Amino acid sequence: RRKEEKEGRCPQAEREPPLPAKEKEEDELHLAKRRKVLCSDFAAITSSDVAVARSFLADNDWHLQRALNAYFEPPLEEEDVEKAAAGGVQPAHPGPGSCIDLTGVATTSNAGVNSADSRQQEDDSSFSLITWNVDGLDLGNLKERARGICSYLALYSPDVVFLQEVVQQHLRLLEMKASSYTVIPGNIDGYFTVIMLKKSRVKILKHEIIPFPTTSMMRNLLVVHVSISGNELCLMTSHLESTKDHSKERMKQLQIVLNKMQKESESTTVIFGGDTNLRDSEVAKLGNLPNNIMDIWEFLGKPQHCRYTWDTYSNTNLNAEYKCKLRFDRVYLRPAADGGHIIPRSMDLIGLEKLDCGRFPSDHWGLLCKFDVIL
Amino acid sequence: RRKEEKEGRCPQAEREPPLPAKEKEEDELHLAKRRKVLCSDFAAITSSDVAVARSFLADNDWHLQRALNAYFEPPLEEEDVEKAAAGGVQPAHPGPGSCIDLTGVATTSNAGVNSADSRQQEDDSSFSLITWNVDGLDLGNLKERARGICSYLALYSPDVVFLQEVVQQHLRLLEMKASSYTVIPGNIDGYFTVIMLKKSRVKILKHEIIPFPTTSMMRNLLVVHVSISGNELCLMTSHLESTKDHSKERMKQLQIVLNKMQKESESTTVIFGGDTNLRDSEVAKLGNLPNNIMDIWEFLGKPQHCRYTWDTYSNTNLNAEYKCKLRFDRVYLRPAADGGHIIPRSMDLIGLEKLDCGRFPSDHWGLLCKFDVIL
DNA sequence: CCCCCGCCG
DNA sequence: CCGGCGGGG
Ligand SMILES: [Mg+2]
Ligand SMILES: [Mg+2]
Repeated sequence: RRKEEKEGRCPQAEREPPLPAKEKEEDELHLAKRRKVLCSDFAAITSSDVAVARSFLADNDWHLQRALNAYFEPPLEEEDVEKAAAGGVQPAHPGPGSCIDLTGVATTSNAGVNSADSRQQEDDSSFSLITWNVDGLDLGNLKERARGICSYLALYSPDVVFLQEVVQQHLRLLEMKASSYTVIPGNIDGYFTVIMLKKSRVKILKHEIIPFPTTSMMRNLLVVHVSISGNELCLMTSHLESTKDHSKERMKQLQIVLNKMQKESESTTVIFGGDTNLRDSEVAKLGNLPNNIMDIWEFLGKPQHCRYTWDTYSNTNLNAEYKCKLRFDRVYLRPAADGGHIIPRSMDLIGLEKLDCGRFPSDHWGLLCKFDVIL
Repeated sequence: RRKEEKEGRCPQAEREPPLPAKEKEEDELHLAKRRKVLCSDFAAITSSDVAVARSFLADNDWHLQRALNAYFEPPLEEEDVEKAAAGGVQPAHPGPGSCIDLTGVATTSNAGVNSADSRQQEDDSSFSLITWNVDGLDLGNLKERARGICSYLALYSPDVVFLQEVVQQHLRLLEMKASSYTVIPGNIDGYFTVIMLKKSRVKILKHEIIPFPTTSMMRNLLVVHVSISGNELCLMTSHLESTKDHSKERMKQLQIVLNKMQKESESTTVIFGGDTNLRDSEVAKLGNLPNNIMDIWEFLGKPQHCRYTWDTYSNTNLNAEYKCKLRFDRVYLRPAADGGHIIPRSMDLIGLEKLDCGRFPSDHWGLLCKFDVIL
């Protein structure tokens, strides 16, 4: 078992090591790349060019939110997600005198610097998905953080969104700001998951809610059957039982998820994404994933830039003294039997920029996952 | 892995099953045996015969403490343990008008009904040991419970005693009531272990305290080198890191104990006994015990009557709603190289009778372990 | 000293 | 939502 397969556990295992000189250099390289991505994103959003983008970003300490606020004046209300998603076209230039409520777009992209361009294409050859635990249980800055989430959805305009820890406040905001999506909640009260489906692209066939019989946290499995560009898909999300203590219940729930994925019709591509709260040892105890189900992060070669979706080293939302990082958020794929219709292409973290309130949209990073669709 | 090897874990595993009819019968048989043992014990303590014993016990609902109080009037102070242990002879009849502070003697004996008789013999052909976590952290009824412990020691008059969770109050009581033993504490402050050695039988060569470098609970390993009837013995006790959460540290400590046991001179018989807080899975993770070290309970064929030493089904000291039983207290033997000098014969639970306060001497049952000594 | 919960940093 | 701790059942 190689080191990179291990988890960033806290006292026992991998604390963040102080960077040796060589890694510091790599870090600077990384910074340069990140700025390129920021420029590209800024340019795409503002319909300006990279030179303009670079100047606004440099003037604003490379905070995309601030740079965009400087570019657009004054604020524009509650429209951006709709616009972005409506026709799948590039977000319209709101014109001078408006401000887009976009929080930030830095990704640790491995999809190239022109992600802003590829995002504009909506054809049948690709498919994108975001899964994100939006931490609705943290009431601090909830509204601003929820807007931040919406801004990221507007930016990436994914075909499918899985959210966890959604509360009513999110639903109301999504109604306004993401009316181009059909929102299917997994529950009504408390906090729950939702699946959002881009109306222009995704045809909903049916949905179902699979209970977890022994959950103590009201968790369940939300399943939607859809068709996208002629492909039959079964989309699932869940927020598996939280905390280390509930390992046993979590493993039961994972087993239910895996069973459900395997029971679906062979002609269907099944995608599960969500906050699994899993530790690798738990998956191992269950005998690892069945052969026909892949962990997309593993399939993509375990890219380190998007490994840890919960990480108190870099995410300060919890004000946590302790340092710990874990790969809680995962995406599983069970391909259709005749194979190769939908192939994972890239995975990136999203939500990496702080909002005006100084906090991130969530204590989890989101995962943006892109697929190639072979017709 | 057979069912009987499993642990009585709580929500996940073996709750106490309702007794089927057949087992109820066995239970009644068991009761009869238990009463025989009580009679035998009563007769031995009072120097009376079984007929007298039976009448006093029957008149007192088979509570040994009450029966003895009825026999002896009024109370005798702080003398019983000394008397019992002093010369290895049968406890002297204190005479009418005195009361022995003996709490109870029910065992789940598999050593036969004449344990009271065998106890009287102090020859070189046998050897006995008690290990007991006396729960000095529970201040409720501590004095009465400590006296209860002393009474059991007086009753069984073992050659060696290992106690855990001893506090100063115990030491003061032991000074008075068990002056026929040399008491070697593993620490001074807080709670700690002690090894007690019957002066008349055990010759102390040296003792040592092995620290557990990473304990967060001040735990250590107390080791005494002695000679008994010409046999060279190394006696060890410890109270390994408590609670499920501290599994990792506990396993480290167990490894230290096992290493220490194996490092002792080949000519020495090594006996470890104590509150290990172990779960079987932890021992398995360490690759099970080394070949030359035996778990005496396993060696004796895993007798069910003395399996669980911590058991909230039958021990109400914790007022615990939850039901759980575990084999925390264990005795390990590493025989001397030329083998066969000291052979485990029996194991029994002790401390099974409630005191006047309605509580047991400890939340743990004690273990009484007898050995045959081959010269 | 079981499990669960809630609080704290 | 980590791990530690303290309280309740
Ligand atoms: Mg959360
Ligand atoms: Mg204890």
